[in-house]
Amino acid sequence: MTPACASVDNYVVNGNMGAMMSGMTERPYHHGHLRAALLDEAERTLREQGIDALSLRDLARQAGVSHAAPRRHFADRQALLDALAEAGFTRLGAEVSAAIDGAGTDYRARLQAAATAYVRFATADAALLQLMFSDKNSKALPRAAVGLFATVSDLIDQGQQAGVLPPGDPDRLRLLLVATLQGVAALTISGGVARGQADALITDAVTLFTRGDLP
Amino acid sequence: MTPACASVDNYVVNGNMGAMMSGMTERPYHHGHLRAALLDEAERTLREQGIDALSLRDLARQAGVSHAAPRRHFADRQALLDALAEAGFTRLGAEVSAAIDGAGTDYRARLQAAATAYVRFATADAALLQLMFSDKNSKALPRAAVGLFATVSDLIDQGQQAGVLPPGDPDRLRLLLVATLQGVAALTISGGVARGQADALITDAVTLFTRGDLP
DNA sequence: ACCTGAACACCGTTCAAGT
DNA sequence: ACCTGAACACCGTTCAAGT
Repeated sequence: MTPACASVDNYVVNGNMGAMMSGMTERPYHHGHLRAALLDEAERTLREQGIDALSLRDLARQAGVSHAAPRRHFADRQALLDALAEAGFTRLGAEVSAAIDGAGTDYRARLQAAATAYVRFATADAALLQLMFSDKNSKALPRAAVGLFATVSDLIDQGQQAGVLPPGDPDRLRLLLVATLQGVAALTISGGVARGQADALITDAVTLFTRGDLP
Repeated sequence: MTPACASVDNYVVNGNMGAMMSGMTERPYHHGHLRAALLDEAERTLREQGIDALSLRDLARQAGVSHAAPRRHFADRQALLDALAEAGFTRLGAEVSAAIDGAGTDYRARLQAAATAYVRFATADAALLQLMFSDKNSKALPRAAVGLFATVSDLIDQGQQAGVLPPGDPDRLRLLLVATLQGVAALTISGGVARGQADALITDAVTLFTRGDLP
C-alpha cells in the first residue's frame, strides 16, 4: 500500500499527541528518515483528507519533530508538493506499465488495461492526480512524466503497426489518448460520472480509438 | 484600491432603497453590492493569481469593508468558491452555445467551434475550471452544469442524425466528448501541450469523433 | 549536519456590539 | 439588515541558537 521508504521501517512512530509529552525520555531522535516519513505521511493525508488538510506543521507534529525541521528537506510547502507530484508520476508510470504487461497479447485488451490502470489511479488518489497536473509544476512535469509518456508511446506504436489504431503522427495520437484518459479521470473524480459509467467510458474510448463500433 | 464592481448591472435591491442615496457619495457605504463586488474581484484574482492568492480578508480589504463583512454573504470560504464555480458553469455554457450558433451549418465546423470555445475558456480561466471540476462540489456540479450538458447533448443528437457521428447511446457519446475536451484542456493548462498543439489536438479529437482520417 | 524555539505576518472563523 | 472590532487558533516562513 505504501510504496517508497521500503527497507527502513524500524522507527515506527505511531504518532499521537499525548504519548511523548512527558514520562519516558525517548529522545534519540535525529529521526534519520524525516524526509521519507514526511513524504509518506503527506501522501496518506493527501489521499484521505485532500490537499487543504496538508500542512507542514501538522506533518512535523506527526513525525515528532519541531515545526521548523521539515525546512531542512523541503524549502517550502510547494517543494513538498513538487516531490509528491514527481513520486506520483513515477508510480503511475509503473502501474500503467505493469497493467499492460499483464494483459496478454490482444491489443485492445492491452489498451483497455492501460486505460483502466490510469483511471483507477486517478480515483484512488484524486488529490494527488490533481496535484500532478496542477499548472504550478509545468516545468517539473515533463521530467517525471517521461516514463509514463514513453510507455504510452510504445503502446501507440504497437497499435499502429498492428493496424488497430488509425495511422498518422504518433505523437499527436499519444497526446489525444492521454488527454482522453485524463478527461475520463477528471469527470470520474468530480462526480460527473459514476463508477460503472467510468468503465463504460473507458471501453467507449478504446473502441473509438480502435475504430470499432460504439454500442 | 480600485472600486471594482464594474460589470454588475442587474442586481436587484429588494426593499432596501433607503440605503441608496442619490448622487455620488463615496463614503456612506453600506456598499449595496458587496456580494457582487466580492464575486467580481474573486474571479479576477483567481484568473490573475490563482486560487492560493484568494483570501476572504483580502477581498474584504479591496472592497473597503471589514474582514468579517463577507460573512453576511458567504458562510465560509468554500461557499464563495462554490458560487464562483456555479457562475463559471453558467458562463462556460453560454460561451460554448454562442460558439456553436456562430459557426454556420457544417457539422464538423460546429463541433470544432464548440471544442475550441471550451479549451479557450479553460486556458483563459485555468484556476476557475479546476475549481469547477474540483471534487468538493460534486453535488453542486450537476445543478449548474445542466445548461452546458444540454448544449452538448443537442450537438451529439445533430451529429448522429446527420450520420457524421457514430451511432450508439448518445449519453455515453456525450460523456466521452466532454471528457475528451476536459482532458485536452487539462493537458494544455498543465503545460503538457503548447498553444498550437492545443488547436491540433482539438482538430484530431473532432476528426476521431467524426471518423475522418487523422493526419 | 540536523534540529529547536521564538518571532512575524497572515489567514479563516466566531461573536458581541454598533448603526 | 448589514457591518465592525476584538479575539482565537492555526498556518508558512525566517533566523539565531543549540547539539
